[in-house]
Amino acid sequence: MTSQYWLLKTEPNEFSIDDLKAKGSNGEPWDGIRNYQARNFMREMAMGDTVLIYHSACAVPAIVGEGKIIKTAYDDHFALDPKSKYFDEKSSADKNRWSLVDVAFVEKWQKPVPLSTIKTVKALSEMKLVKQSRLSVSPVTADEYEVLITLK
DNA sequence: GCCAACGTTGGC
DNA sequence: GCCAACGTTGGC
Repeated sequence: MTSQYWLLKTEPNEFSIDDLKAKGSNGEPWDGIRNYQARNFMREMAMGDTVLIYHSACAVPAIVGEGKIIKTAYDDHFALDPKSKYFDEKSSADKNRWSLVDVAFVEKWQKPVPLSTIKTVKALSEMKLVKQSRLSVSPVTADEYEVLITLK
């Protein structure tokens, strides 16, 4: 199967694309996903899939660059750690509700593509980012990806 | 900081 | 299984 495309939201105050870059080839576990739809998309991700990194809850919400999947879905150990802010009392070692994938930095776009621009492009009007604004992990079609990289 | 959208929880 | 109450996300 050919590589797929996804969009991952992150708040730059918490973890920005520069933070991802600083992690280098080891990448970073994409933690804190506590939404079933988002989790299910993470479980579909394959090695080498491209992820678009999106900065949300900031001055200019925008797609700011690209990463890739370097480890497919595995149990989210943060859900089992009472000291973690992502602790989930309803998860246990043999019944963990949540998953993580590891993401590594690929490229920071020279020009971010703001949500305000995306909203004006007809070919991007069906993006989950636009239609389901609160979803933090979502699929991007190959066609949408091709359009997006012309805007960067 | 406001508020719309919407996912989750829990009583019944 | 319905639905009200509540909490969170995230654009503006």
